[in-house]
Amino acid sequence: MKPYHVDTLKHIALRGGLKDFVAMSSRELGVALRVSQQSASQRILELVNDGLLQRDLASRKQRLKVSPKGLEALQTEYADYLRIFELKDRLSITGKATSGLGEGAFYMRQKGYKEQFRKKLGYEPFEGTLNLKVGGSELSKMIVLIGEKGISIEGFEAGGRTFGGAKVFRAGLKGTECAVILPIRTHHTDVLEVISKEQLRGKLGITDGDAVTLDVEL
Amino acid sequence: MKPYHVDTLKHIALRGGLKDFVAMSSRELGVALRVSQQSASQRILELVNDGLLQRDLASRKQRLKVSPKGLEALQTEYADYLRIFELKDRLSITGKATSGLGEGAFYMRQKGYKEQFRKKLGYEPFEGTLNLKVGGSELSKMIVLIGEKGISIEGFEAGGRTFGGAKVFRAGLKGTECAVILPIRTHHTDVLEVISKEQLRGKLGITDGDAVTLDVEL
DNA sequence: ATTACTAATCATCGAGTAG
DNA sequence: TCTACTCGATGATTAGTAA
Repeated sequence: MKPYHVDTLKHIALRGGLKDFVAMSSRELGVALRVSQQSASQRILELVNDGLLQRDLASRKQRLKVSPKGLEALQTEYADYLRIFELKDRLSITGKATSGLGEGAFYMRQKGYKEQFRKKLGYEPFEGTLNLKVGGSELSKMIVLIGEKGISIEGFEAGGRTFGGAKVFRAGLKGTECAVILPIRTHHTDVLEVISKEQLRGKLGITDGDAVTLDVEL
Repeated sequence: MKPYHVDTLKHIALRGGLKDFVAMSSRELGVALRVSQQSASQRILELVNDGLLQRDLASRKQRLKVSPKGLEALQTEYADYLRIFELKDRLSITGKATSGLGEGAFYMRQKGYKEQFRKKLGYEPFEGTLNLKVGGSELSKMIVLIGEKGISIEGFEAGGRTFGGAKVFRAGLKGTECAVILPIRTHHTDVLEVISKEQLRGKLGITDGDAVTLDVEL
């Protein structure tokens, strides 16, 4: 991903190209980017080819829209600036409680993980996770989190299956101690898995769809 | 300002180059930027030449620090992403109350401004401004504000002197209606001038050094 | 190990222009 | 008007190497 491609996407996003197709001639884009119409046209072609930009060439003036992949690129860039300017020792992320697929509980039952949690967090978590679906501008904060170190949880093998490594961050949720767990090497996901000594849903009366703010320690 | 120069500065900032000199060889920088050691070296030279980067070449490994001008460039970039991802119809900016030089009052006394305020804001402001000094990460929000349209205040001539144009934004401060006034074409300033029907300092008991949060309408 | 020069290579750019 | 091609000029990158 070349810097000038990010820059090009950024200018399209600034004109509203994140939410909708926006009419934007290659000349206009060129003016915004301080390059010629020809260069702007070429950049558009490259971005479309790389799947970062969608184009509707039906009407006289082309219409552009940042693709999901392009959005990811912009969010990643934004996350860098959040890291530079906003990173403190705490990070609060808001998400909506969702019932996961129950797979979280399966992992939490594994001895290999359980023992590490006891050693590294000081308690054995409840067998089940609270999933928070993160959306909108909060997603960039999540990308920041993904880029942080955290407390390392090693992968292991058990029953002929390999369980991947992960990292956890201590966190607080409405005053209750908990932790976020992220698979190592996850890139763009929008779900946060929260674990705790107790069952969070029950204790705090959280039901699906509730907006919950998590306060993560870094 | 070329995109790859911003990108280079960004990576230096990510390694802590905003606050202090940070040891960083041209090879390391090259790896981070995915370019050769030679290119990284060249980029550093160009950034130093343009006054965006400071360098300490005393010890074996060079040490780099983003200059104030470089910081401005990064803030401007960050402001673009804030615009993309965070811009709603309101923007809250926190600053420290400072006693200005009294020049604000001089401008507020001018008929040419007064009449426009009455017409466009619906009241004639108190002759005096509350200055808020904005620092740290709040500065980027201010750059966002500078980039917004606002309500236009025309420039005029009076007494053989020209008074420049400005723009105002309606705002709220601790529940009291007020407005921010910005000279048109101002670029990087860290002081917000707040006007109101009443004297804000007195009414709200604000004294110099108080942290005050302004809620600006866009 | 550094930084950074020179020279050759390669990518990007813009002028001209076609469709 | 618009998009986008070719192609020569420009500018960025790298390999080799010096200091």
